[in-house]
Amino acid sequence: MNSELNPTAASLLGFLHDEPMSGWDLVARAQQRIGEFWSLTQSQVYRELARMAEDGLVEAGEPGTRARKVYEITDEGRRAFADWVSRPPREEAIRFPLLLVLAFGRHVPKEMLASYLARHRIMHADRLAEYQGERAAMPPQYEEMDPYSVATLEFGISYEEAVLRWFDNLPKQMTDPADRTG
Amino acid sequence: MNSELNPTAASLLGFLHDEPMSGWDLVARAQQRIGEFWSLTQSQVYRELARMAEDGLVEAGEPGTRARKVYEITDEGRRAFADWVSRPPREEAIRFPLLLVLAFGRHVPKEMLASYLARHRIMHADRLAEYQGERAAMPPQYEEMDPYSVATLEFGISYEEAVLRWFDNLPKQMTDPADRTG
DNA sequence: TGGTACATGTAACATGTTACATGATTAG
DNA sequence: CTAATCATGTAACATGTTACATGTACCA
Repeated sequence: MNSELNPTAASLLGFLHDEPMSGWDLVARAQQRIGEFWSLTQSQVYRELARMAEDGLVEAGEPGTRARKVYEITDEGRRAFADWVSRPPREEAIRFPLLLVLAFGRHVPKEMLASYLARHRIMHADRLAEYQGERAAMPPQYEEMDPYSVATLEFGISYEEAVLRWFDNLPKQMTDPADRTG
Repeated sequence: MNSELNPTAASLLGFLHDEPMSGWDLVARAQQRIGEFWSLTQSQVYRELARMAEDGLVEAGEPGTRARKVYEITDEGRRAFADWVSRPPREEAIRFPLLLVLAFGRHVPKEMLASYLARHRIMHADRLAEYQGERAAMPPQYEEMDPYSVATLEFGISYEEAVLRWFDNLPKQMTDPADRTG
């Protein structure tokens, strides 16, 4: 019953502090607001919501149109969230398959590795541009209104900048194996 | 039988390209060489080794001292590794609980959040120092010998530098909530 | 002889992923 | 009327985590 909340469930409760939402809404909001550093899938969200409803942390309101179930956080849910918050967060976990391949680069065809690097570099450049766009779109008073969203977005920007710089400093033989100039 | 390798299993095969090793050795080596961007636990390693042995991707040699089982990669294992390598790597997944708490900072006691930030900043500073130490300890010719290890280590350095810079640019109210100067 | 590091593994469980099933509503 | 989007959910499976059980070898 009073089992500890996992971070995914906790984040759902976090969003429900603002307003009641459906599972669908929560997926969308989570992907937009925390997707950068915390991924979750639809089926996870429905599973956690069902569990939390059982445990009394959320309550489904009247089913709306389209069997839409809007969940509301309960007092017990707020308590559970506060408990979760009061436990020091763990270190981050990064799982970066590209780096795994790179680490074993000796056993990987050079052209293949180069193509992976090129592809991922583009994805990161795109992401950086996206974050910078979001940052630029924020009204100036936003910084005081919600400094936390600004801070997490800025993490994304710092991170993507670092990744791009790293890509650009890789030895040329890795990114351009065919090139024999220099 | 010919089910696709997961990245964790693939990395074990990667290490076994160099020399036969026991599960214990593999855990240690993985933590040292890829732990920065790919985490794995002991029990996972033993499970994957057992599975791969069943599938003929590795073979246990004579049990040595202390029931030590040394696994060797087979030709089929090399093939499986090559197949894994030939599938384009996915995007990275970052799971950063501190940022999750920060994202919901509005619902977190300020002092608590500040203490989390302080603690994590230290951990990242330590990690950066560690990576820089490793980098400095590399002999100059290493870069040509094994540019891949250098590249992954440099990823770690870039990443930690970015994280530290981000910490240091956070608004002072977040990191120093008691401070009312300025 | 006692503690630490080595070494393998199982069990139980939690979480994450993928695929699928079902159907309502809306916009064109 | 039809395609896209909204919406909820289950099933099956893969992976990751934690805790525990068992015992050996080395070193002080």
